[in-house]
Amino acid sequence: MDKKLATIIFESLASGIRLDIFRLLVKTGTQGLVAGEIAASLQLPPTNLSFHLKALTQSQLLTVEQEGRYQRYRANMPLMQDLILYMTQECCFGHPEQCFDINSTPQSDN
Amino acid sequence: MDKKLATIIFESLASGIRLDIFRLLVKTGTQGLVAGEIAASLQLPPTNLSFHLKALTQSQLLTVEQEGRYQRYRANMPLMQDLILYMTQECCFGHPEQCFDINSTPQSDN
DNA sequence: GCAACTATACAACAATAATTGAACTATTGA
DNA sequence: TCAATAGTTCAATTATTGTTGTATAGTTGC
Repeated sequence: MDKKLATIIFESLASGIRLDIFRLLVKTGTQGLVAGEIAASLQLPPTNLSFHLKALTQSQLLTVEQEGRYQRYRANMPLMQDLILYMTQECCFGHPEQCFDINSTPQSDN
Repeated sequence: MDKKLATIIFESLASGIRLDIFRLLVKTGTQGLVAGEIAASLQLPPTNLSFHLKALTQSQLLTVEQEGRYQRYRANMPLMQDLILYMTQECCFGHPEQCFDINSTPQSDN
C-alpha cells in the first residue's frame, strides 16, 4: 500500500453511494451480488450504478466476475485490510514514539 | 463513528494534497505545525492551503489553535483511530462469521 | 498609530465528478 | 434466428470541487 493507491481508495469511498455499495457487498461476503441486485437494493438507475461500480473496481475495492449475462461483484476484503494496516502505520498506533519524535527520518513514498 | 462522518473523513483524505497535509501533521505529533510551515513544506499557495485546511478541520481530522498571529494545526489521532475501528468493524475483521452470513441482520445507520 | 506579517474570506474561473437517456454488446431461452 | 434481458459505453448536461488573485481581519513590534 502506497500513498497513490491509498488516495485512490479514499476517493472510492468518498461517496455515500460507493460506500453503500461497498458495505452492501461486505455483508454478502463471498457470495457477492450481481449488478441488478445492487441496483434494486440501493434503488439506483443502472447507468449510475455502472459508473460507481467501475470506480470501485478500478480502485480494486471490488472484484467482478462474469456469470452468463450477469456481472457478479464482491468486496475485496484483503485490500481493505491492507488499507487499514496502512492507516494504522501512518498514524503510528502501536508505535507512538515515532509519531511524536519530530527528529525521526520518515520514509518518502510520494 | 457513523456512515455520515466516515464519508466526510474519506472525502477529506481523498485528495493527495490533503493526505500530504495530514501525514505531515501526523509526523509532527503533538507539536503540530502552523499554517505557514505547512505551506512551506508542501509548497502550496496560502489560499489553496487554507482551502484544504478548512476541509480537514471541518471533518475534524485536524484541530486548530490560535497562537498569536499564527494558526497551529494538529492531526486528530483519536478520530483516525475511530475511523480505523469503524472500517475494521464494517469489514468484520476479527468477526468474519458476520461477514459471510448473509442472513445476519445488520444494523442500519444510513 | 501604523507598517509588516499571518492567515482566511471572497469571487472568478478551471477542472473534475456525478447523473441521465439513448445506443450498444453480450447472453439467454424459446 | 430473434426477442428479451443484463449491463456497459457514450455523449450531453449538471453539480461539485479545486485553484488563483485580490481584499480583508487579526496580531505583532516599533
